[in-house]
Amino acid sequence: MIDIKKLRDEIDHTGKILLTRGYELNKELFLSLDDQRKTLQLSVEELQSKRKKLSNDFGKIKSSGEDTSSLKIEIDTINKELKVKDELLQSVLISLNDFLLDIPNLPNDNVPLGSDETDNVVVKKCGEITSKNKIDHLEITNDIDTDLAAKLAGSRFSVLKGDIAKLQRALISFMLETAIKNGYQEFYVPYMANSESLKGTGQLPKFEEDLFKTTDNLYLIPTAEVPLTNIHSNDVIDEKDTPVKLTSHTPCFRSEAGSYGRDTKGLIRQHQFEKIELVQIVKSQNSMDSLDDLLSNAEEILELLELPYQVVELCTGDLGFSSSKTYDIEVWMPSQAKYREISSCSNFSDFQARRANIKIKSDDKKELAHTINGSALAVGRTLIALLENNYDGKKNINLPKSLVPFFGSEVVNISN
RNA sequence: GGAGAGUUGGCUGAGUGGUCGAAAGCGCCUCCCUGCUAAGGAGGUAACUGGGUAACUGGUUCGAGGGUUCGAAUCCCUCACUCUCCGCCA
Repeated sequence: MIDIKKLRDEIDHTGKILLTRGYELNKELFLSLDDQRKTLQLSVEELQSKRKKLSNDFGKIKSSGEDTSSLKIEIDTINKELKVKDELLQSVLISLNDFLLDIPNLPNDNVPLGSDETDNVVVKKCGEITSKNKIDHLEITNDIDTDLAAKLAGSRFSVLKGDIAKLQRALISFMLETAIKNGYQEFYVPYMANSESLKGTGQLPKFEEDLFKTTDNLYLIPTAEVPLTNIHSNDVIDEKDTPVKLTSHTPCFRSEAGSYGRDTKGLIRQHQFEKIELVQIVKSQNSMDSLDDLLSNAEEILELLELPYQVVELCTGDLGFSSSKTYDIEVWMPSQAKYREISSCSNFSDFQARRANIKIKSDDKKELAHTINGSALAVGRTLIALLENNYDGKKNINLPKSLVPFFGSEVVNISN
């Protein structure tokens, strides 16, 4: 949620900024709602104040045994008017809140302008593309079985077998250990979240169709960002405890509504995938440094895995709803001969903190925190990048040496 | 699944219809006393939010939502969560 005061005071400027990311601010609607709010609120509060005084008088008069009937009539009149105005006020407040919840975050000043992903900026390329492999992971091994998964659950799921399943487990351990080494505290969290939590991080109310909802009104988490960030919802964090650095491995569940026909083959786009998430909660003045820090933590995984990748800065038009600045990390996928997203690292400024009510206290001053998160990394995509980049054309996948201790061997048996 | 007890300020905890945003204690802050420390004394100390340049001044909040009432922390209903006992279970 953006700052309503800023919206009020700098509405034209804010509208312009929002337009750079493709959001058309309905200025008239906002000004009219806010104006109604002000008028109604003043009048409701005045009536409440009057009633409070008169009700006090009522008590005194009654205890002295005198007649209260005329006073009651007066209070009844106030209550009638109050009821009408308060109901109006509540409905205006709801509309105003809905309006605010729908507005995306403001892009940071230095985010490149652009309308869609073609305007994103490649910041750097790292690692050398050496693989001559052309075939994709499904052809490399039969141990990624999407047919079997279809029998068990449906499309966009997968079953991993044998060494491939073990490799995924090794990647998870490796990534978590790297995060811990970098100062993140590991968490095991619920894989379902309530609507409050999802509202806090910005998935609700606008993107409900992207989520799986359970029969008792919980949602399967689309990312560990949701539980990790909300660990500190409604908290006031002491400055000396910042930066707060959290990590968790979780499965992630996404309905992929609206992505029919995209990446239908293989592990790229699944309803369920494993991810290690990094979250930082920091003071506002440090947040861009923290984003760089978190980005480097994610890049480190790719470096240790010796996978070629590039870092892309998203332009204003391609930013996610809650983000003020995002770097995507894209790994080289030989079978597609292009870079594919494997991590997205974002600074949400105070957008999530305002929704989730996360504050930081320093010298008696309390201010909204800034939240930063990113994947380090999406495990399924890392797995296939590893398979495709390291496939020797015969039957072996040679592992980078940093992964060997976690996998327990240098070669993955792909069994076909 | 069954039975019961709870949820009040930073913390402990009192309050069962008005003078209660709320006793008392702890903690914290300021001052006094003191060579220092300890002890002691005096005072202060909730959050959120509206209006106002400000001084200031309103409102809301006692788990959440609804109801009764002129008036609700207090009475009634619904829900969430916590704890205890029994059962069951990884």
